[in-house]
Amino acid sequence: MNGWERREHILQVAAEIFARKGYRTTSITDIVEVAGIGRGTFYLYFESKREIFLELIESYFEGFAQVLEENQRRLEEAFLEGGNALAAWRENIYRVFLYHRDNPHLTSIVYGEAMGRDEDFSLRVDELSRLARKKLLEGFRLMERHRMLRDCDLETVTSMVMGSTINVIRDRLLGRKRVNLERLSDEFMEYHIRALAPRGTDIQRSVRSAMKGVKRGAEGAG
Amino acid sequence: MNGWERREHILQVAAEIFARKGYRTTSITDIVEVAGIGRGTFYLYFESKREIFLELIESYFEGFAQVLEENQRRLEEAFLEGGNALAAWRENIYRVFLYHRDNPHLTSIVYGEAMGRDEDFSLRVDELSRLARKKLLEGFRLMERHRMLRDCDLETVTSMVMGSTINVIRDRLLGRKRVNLERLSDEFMEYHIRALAPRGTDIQRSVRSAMKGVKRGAEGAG
Amino acid sequence: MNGWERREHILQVAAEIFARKGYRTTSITDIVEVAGIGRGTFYLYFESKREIFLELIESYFEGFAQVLEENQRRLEEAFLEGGNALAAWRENIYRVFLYHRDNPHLTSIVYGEAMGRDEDFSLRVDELSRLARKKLLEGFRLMERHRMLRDCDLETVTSMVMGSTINVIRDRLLGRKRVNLERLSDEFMEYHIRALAPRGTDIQRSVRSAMKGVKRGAEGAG
Amino acid sequence: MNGWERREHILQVAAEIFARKGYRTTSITDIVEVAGIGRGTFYLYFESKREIFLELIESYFEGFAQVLEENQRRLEEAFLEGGNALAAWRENIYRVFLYHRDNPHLTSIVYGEAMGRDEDFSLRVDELSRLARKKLLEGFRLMERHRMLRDCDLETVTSMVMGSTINVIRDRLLGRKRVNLERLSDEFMEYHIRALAPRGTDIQRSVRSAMKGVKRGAEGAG
DNA sequence: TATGAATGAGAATTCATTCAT
DNA sequence: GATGAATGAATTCTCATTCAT
Repeated sequence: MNGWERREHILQVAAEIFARKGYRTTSITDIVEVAGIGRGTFYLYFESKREIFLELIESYFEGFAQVLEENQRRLEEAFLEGGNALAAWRENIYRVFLYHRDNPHLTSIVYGEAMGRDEDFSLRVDELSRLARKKLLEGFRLMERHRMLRDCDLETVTSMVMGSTINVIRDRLLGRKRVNLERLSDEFMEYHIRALAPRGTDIQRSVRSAMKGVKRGAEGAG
Repeated sequence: MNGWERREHILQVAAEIFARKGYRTTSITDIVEVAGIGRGTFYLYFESKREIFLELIESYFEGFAQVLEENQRRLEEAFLEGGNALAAWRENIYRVFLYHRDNPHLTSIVYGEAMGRDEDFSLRVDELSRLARKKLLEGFRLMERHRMLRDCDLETVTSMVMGSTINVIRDRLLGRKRVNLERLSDEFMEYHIRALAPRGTDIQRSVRSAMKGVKRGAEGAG
Repeated sequence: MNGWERREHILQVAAEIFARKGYRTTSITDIVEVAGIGRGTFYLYFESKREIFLELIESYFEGFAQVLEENQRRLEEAFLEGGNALAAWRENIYRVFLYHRDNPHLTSIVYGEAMGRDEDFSLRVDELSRLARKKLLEGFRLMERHRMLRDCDLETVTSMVMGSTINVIRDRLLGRKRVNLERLSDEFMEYHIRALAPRGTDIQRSVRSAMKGVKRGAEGAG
Repeated sequence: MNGWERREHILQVAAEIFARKGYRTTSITDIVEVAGIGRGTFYLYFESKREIFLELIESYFEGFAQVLEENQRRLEEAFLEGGNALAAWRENIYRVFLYHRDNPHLTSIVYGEAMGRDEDFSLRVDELSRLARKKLLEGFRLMERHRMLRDCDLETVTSMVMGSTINVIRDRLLGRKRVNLERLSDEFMEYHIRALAPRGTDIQRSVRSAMKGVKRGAEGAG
């Protein structure tokens, strides 16, 4: 195991334990024992317990930001190319769920520790959190500009959609073996499309249109 | 300050600090310093750090359970008396926000510590959490029986609505001085009514009907 | 309950608890709860926990010293009046057992806490202990001068007899409901008379003679 | 200092302090200061204060049990091989004294903490104590079967002999630089042989016979 | 006199971090 | 690089003693 591999190994182990036990309860001993390394070795790769935890958080947000970036691009492209914006949105939702399902430990860490603790890292968490929120809000504004949304307070909507997302991930994704992500995404999208569609929209058609854009065989892709 | 007052004082101080720093990070020293009492005095009123924390959690859920109870009754009565069920629902939402706005510390504590940490009390939190969830689900089932909901997976819906609620409370209620609870409740209700209304519902009318049931002057009641 | 009575009451209660739990483990709370008084009241009658403990110890030694004094006198008188010295000794043994059986708490306290702890009171305990030992040694010297003892090291003999006494009290007296003190005293005396009698003594006769001097009805006197 | 050495060092230091101050009064701080180690280091080698104390107690009884075992064997062999049983007994006494003189701290700890305190370990001490007592009693029964004892209550005798032993150790062995163990053993044996010999025994001869079996040069062996 | 709420020094124990090997 | 023994600051909790009522 070379330097980089070892570092990654420790990160993975730490992620799993932090997710299970939380920051305070997890001890360096826990980590090095599972990682199969000596106490001192840990400090060759990471400055402190705080630092490795922060790195995990950053890595979650980095990955998530990338997903949101792609989502934004996908939406923009759909609009530009006169494509199916709803299908793009449907895909975006799917990608968000996928990301979280594939990174359950990071997810647990962030949403289990994210709320206002005055630990040093809570500031960073809040900062990153606001970043993600901003990206989502931008997506909504884009949709608004294209008359895909009824008139409503986008700030509140963003909160509601984020909350729904997080909670669905928590309740219905994490800790389960097999989840049909496609069906979940459909359910989720239909709910929020109905909630947001402008007056006079033929929602049945919208939903059908959104789903039509999606042709996935077995959903196990992620 | 007599016994009861002092106890309440300590509880309040502890709630504020736990909300800010979380369970592990908060030390008895933190609490007694802010409360202006001696170390030992704390232990005259509470058996342990764990006990006072649990008491705060229980008190949150007790209050919340009561709100949900009343909400359930309000909804049932609306149905029985041929009243305005939507207005009842609108009132319910308002009450939930009100409760959390009036108990911001308890709210922070519970939602900051709720996710699966292997603390002793995470079991209790989960238990109470599931209770609250169950009550909300019952509400939805009642509405479903009265054809107020379109066909959908109530489990997922419950997760989404709870998530929305929590996140709206977190983002838009806590830490703000002045929030227009009425407007927020309206916004929230309209979003979820649209999301859940059966096909063919005249949503404009529903929303107007729901709001008509509410005649509150200045919203500052809580 | 007047002042003196209350003080005595507290002493008794404390003796019982100290005997059961030892000095360190016994708390002022234990004592005042059983005594049915307030915390502060205790300090009206005693300066400190240490002080009441010392007072109990002193009271044990005071009583024991008195027994030893009487024993010494009894022995001297027997010699002076040409009486039955062995019977006097037999009586002395009985009195020692009687004293301890009647003061089980004090006994437990002293022999449970007596050995070299560097608590402040261990000095006092040692001092008093040496006093008792000295008195016993004097008794032996008196017997020696009257040719009742074979040639031996009285210091060691004193240690052995004290040890026997303490251990018999501990093993066979304390914590038992009904003990036949007469029989125990006989057994004890015979053992030590045999051990100490000068060569050529007719021990059978000695023992019989010692016992003859004792005419007690039911032994329950104490 | 390697691991084992350090552990032994801590044990020795702790034994000395426990012996001097008793369990409750001794703090971990006392131990680590004298041992010249950090607070945490103590917990690398021992789980708790209670555990190290128990280990010392166990080690005393283990050593003592071994002595008693050997003594029993020595006595049995003497009987089987038609050897000098009295000399064996004399040797046994010597060995008991030797063991305690060589382990003064353990001795102090056990006999200072032995009496019924409601500490967790008092149960263990009592248990082990009863074991030692049982072994001694067995020795006496063996002697009784071989007609070496007069008719008497062996339970009481056991108490007396144990008490003598303990007290002689306490008064005449512990805390002294130079003790003539041979002479002390002789004195002790003569006392108890006289006390226990059957009627008609020629005690002078017995004592001489017992001592003849012992040929030791300088007594400093232990 | 009597009280008991309040105190704070001191106890055992944990654990992130260092550093000599 | 790798190790893990050593550290000590920090934590929770206890209890003898005080003092205002």
